[in-house]
Amino acid sequence: MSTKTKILDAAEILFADKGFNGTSLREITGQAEVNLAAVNYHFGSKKELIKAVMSRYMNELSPRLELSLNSLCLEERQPTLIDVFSAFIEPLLHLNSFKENGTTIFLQLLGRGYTDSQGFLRWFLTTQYPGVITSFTQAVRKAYPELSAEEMFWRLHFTMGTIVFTMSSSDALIDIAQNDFDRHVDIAGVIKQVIPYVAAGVGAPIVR
Amino acid sequence: MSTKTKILDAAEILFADKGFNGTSLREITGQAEVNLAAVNYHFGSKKELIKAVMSRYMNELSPRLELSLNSLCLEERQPTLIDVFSAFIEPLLHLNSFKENGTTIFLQLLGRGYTDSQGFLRWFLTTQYPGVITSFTQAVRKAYPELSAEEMFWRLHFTMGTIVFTMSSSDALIDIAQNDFDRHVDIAGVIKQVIPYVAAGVGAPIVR
DNA sequence: AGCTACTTTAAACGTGTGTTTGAATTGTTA
DNA sequence: TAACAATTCAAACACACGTTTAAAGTAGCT
Repeated sequence: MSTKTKILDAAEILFADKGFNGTSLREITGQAEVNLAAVNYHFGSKKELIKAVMSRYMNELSPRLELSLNSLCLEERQPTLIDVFSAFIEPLLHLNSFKENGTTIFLQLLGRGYTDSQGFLRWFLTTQYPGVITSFTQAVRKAYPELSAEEMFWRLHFTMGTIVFTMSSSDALIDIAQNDFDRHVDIAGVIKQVIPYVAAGVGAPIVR
Repeated sequence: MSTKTKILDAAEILFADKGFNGTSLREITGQAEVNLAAVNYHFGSKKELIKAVMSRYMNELSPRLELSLNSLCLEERQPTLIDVFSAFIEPLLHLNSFKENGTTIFLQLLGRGYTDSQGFLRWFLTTQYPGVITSFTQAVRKAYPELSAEEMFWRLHFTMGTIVFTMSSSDALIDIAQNDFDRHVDIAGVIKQVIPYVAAGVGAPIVR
């Protein structure tokens, strides 16, 4: 396996677990069993490494996600919000066949990126992958056309928060749930729980 | 004003803005115009300072919040979930008279605490202020008794995520909203938007 | 083999971090 | 005023960080 790949593989797990700021290059190169200087040689800087880690997942996810969301808009009938959010399931879970625990890792990375590093990752994602966002908002608009642009703006950010926050601490939450309720829980189970929640939230009656 | 207070005042703003890991003691003491060593002298360590910052707010908030939630449980009639979440409004906005922008600062701190520092703040809050959590779950149970303990567990964490994530980036979101929709938005406005969302989310039909 | 380009390596650099130290200063009590 | 405790202060400590450097090693090609 190439040094570049070894670094990416080690970095994504550590980043997901301890955040971008909380992970040092020495930890990453130690885990990857490569020399410390390899990161700066292959990626230029830590910031560029972070981008590379995120891009590897986004390039895998975004085409499938856009396809899935756009197909909703092409259908004749009006989709429900459950349909819209369910469109995320297959593309997200596909990351598991792309990489072991890929879904969890990616969602945790997303959570880290939105709170670490003063939102530079938000800028990176919205500018580098704008197609996903427009596909998503169009699907929501078709499912709930009464929602004004401003209300949609807020509700989509609330949804982002729900997903991202839940997933960034999903390991801890799954542990608690397994102990308290004595049954197996995995990331797919969490996704199935969260969909009715966010669908109902976005579909809440309009306040006036 | 005492050195201790000057440190707390400077620290909470910097912590809210840049996170706990992202803020150095030198920034804090510089802003507070006190000597660097004062933090370790008065608080012992940076970790203890973080606890002190959070405690100052929690001690102001938690009695009012518990009172507000418990009064719902004492009423005869069954509260709606809107009632339950609206019970947060007055105690939260009261932080603004306790301190300038207190509501925003506190909610941002809460958001930081849940993602920074690998969840030690989650442990701190749940062990030091368990009354708030039990009052809250009892109120939700009264409003929606059909919800199983497990479903409630997940939905309350989703709600926590919605609130905490939204507020930790509320400054950026409010800026975007003001530009895009050309109208004034403040923290009270965001709270009014988020309540129907989380109420509908928690109140979503049960999946089987 | 010899040349070239790429990659790896150990070591150091400069900077920033939380914390500690011991002397100087201030405040309090007798 | 004298003695004592509490606080402030500048300086240093030990360590971890991201990055850079220059030498050593490796591969492919003529």
